[in-house]
Amino acid sequence: MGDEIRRNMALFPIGIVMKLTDLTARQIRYYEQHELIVPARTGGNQRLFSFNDVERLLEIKSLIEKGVNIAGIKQVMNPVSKESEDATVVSELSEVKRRELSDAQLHRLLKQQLLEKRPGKASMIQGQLSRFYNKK
DNA sequence: TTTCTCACA
DNA sequence: TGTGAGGA
Repeated sequence: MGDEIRRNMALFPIGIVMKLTDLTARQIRYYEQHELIVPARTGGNQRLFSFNDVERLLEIKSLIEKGVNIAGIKQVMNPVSKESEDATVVSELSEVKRRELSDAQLHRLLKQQLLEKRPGKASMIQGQLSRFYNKK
C-alpha cells in the first residue's frame, strides 16, 4: 500500500503542475473550485498537488478537449468527498491507469521536475509523463 | 520570485 | 477563461 502513499503525497506547487498538465493556473484553480480536485495546502495557503491530483487534472483536460463541461466531468470523476483522507478511493478511471510506478521512475521524475525549475533545461518531462499516463 | 484571492473585461 | 490588482 506504499504506492497509495506516494501517489497521494502532496509534492508540487501549482507552477510545476502547470507544466505537467499543460493547464493554466487559472484553469487548475477553477477546477478546484468545482471540486474536481482537492489539493492540500501549505501553511502559507499554497496548493500542493499529488500525483493523484495531476492524474485527475490530466483526465479533466482530456475530457475538456472532448467538449465535456464541468457538470459532465463531475459525473465521470469520483465524488471527492469531504476531508478526503489522503488515502482517497481510487476512481475507476485511475484504476485503469494506476499500476506500475517504481521508485526508480518516481525518483527520475522528481529529479527531472527539479531540473525543470532551472532555466536552461527545456521540458522533456512532457514526453516522460505522457509515456506514463498514455498507457491507458 | 511565486502563488493567492478577488473581481471585471 | 484571461488578466490585473494588491498581499503574503
